Amino acid sequence: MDNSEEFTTASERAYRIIREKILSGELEAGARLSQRKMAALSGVSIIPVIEALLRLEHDGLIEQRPQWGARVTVLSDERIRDLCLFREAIECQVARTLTETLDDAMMDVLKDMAVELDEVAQAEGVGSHYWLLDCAFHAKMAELTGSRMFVDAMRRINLFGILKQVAAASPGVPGILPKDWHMRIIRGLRTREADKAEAAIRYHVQNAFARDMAHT
Amino acid sequence: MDNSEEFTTASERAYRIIREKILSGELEAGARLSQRKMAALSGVSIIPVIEALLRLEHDGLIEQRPQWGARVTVLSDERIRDLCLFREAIECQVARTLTETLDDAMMDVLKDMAVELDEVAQAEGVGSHYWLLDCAFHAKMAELTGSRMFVDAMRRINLFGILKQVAAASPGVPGILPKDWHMRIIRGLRTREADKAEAAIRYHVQNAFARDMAHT
DNA sequence: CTTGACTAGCTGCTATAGCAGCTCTATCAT
DNA sequence: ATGATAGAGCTGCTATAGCAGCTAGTCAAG
Repeated sequence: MDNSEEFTTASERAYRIIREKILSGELEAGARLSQRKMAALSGVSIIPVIEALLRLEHDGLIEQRPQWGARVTVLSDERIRDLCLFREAIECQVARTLTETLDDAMMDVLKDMAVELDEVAQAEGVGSHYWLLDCAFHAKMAELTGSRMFVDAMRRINLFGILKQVAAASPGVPGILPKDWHMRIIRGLRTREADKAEAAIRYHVQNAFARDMAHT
Repeated sequence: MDNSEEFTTASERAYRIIREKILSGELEAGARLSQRKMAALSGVSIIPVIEALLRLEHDGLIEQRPQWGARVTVLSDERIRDLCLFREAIECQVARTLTETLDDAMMDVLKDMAVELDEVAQAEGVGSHYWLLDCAFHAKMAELTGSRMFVDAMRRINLFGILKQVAAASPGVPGILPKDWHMRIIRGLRTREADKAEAAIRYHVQNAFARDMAHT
């Protein structure tokens, strides 16, 4: 495996490399990130690292204080609550918006993704394969609203979710989720009523929250 | 007026100076921001400017493309719709959360702010004084949830709102708003029922949206 | 007059070097 | 033995300099 693929810019390379090391757990929660060490790590100079660290801070993966430095975000209960509330806010509004703007073809795209997701959950359980599909599904919903802010917000939510999953490292157990865990969302959207779609996705998000907290 | 006050860091100084020039309209929508010119403008070197531009991009005030540069965000109808949907998402969830966590003392703090806001709207109309208080009110709501992500999201929403207001530059007309325009939100929160509080704030946000679009 | 190439000046981007502050250790004096 | 102090090594931060690419403007050839 060669990590030094050619990216568009050195900042991008530093960002990707450092992010990967955080998401994989190689850089543990609370670990301090020295600019010089990150520069050596990613094979670039300090300036691109500064930019990369800012982007990581925007993503919520690290925290910076002026004149002090950066460290990997510690996933306290408070931060997890934060994330879940934020996710609930975004996803509910996404669902409401989709009831008004989504055409039938796009609805079918979402439905197919939901079906596959539920099948994987039943067959393999909540493992890395499931997480990948889940992220893609929710990202697709955000994308279909046509709103950049929702897409960006969902990207951050998913990144944080991966970090949380790495910290928990729970094994995949098949059949834990209801068989129509994601199809319920589709049915909510198909009513074309904002309140019903919102209720469906809120149920989905809040239960995911409860399950995550139980794992810790 | 001396803009070269001592900030904690050169990046901070550059960020504040450039942001002010954008919010005041001195740097017009669509104007290209050269790193060197911004450096000369704010009296610092290029590196702090790079950092400042990234923060401004995070705020949504500018847009950057790799190997191309930065320009002040153009407030297209699409972007405004984006912002309003995002604001609706955040504020509704903030209201829901507050019905569960807010104690009576904090509720009274919000009420006092709402009362002052409604009085100003009746007396002076929707001018710069009103906007300042309005930003403070909504920021306070976000702050009282105890969620950093909501606070940051609301900060971005308010910044964007200022930019929008500058672009419109509508004169202040007293009495345009209902007399209890913000007190309705407080009444919603006081029911201690998430759905009712959400409905109250959604009505508030959506109507503000409709009014803003009418101005353009 | 048109068209092509070349130059000068802009742009974003990044490597190097060096400043100021902090922390921790090792040495020295009491 | 204990305390203080000097120094070495780290840290974040930023100014300078220089590379590569794009753009426009000019000058010369057809």
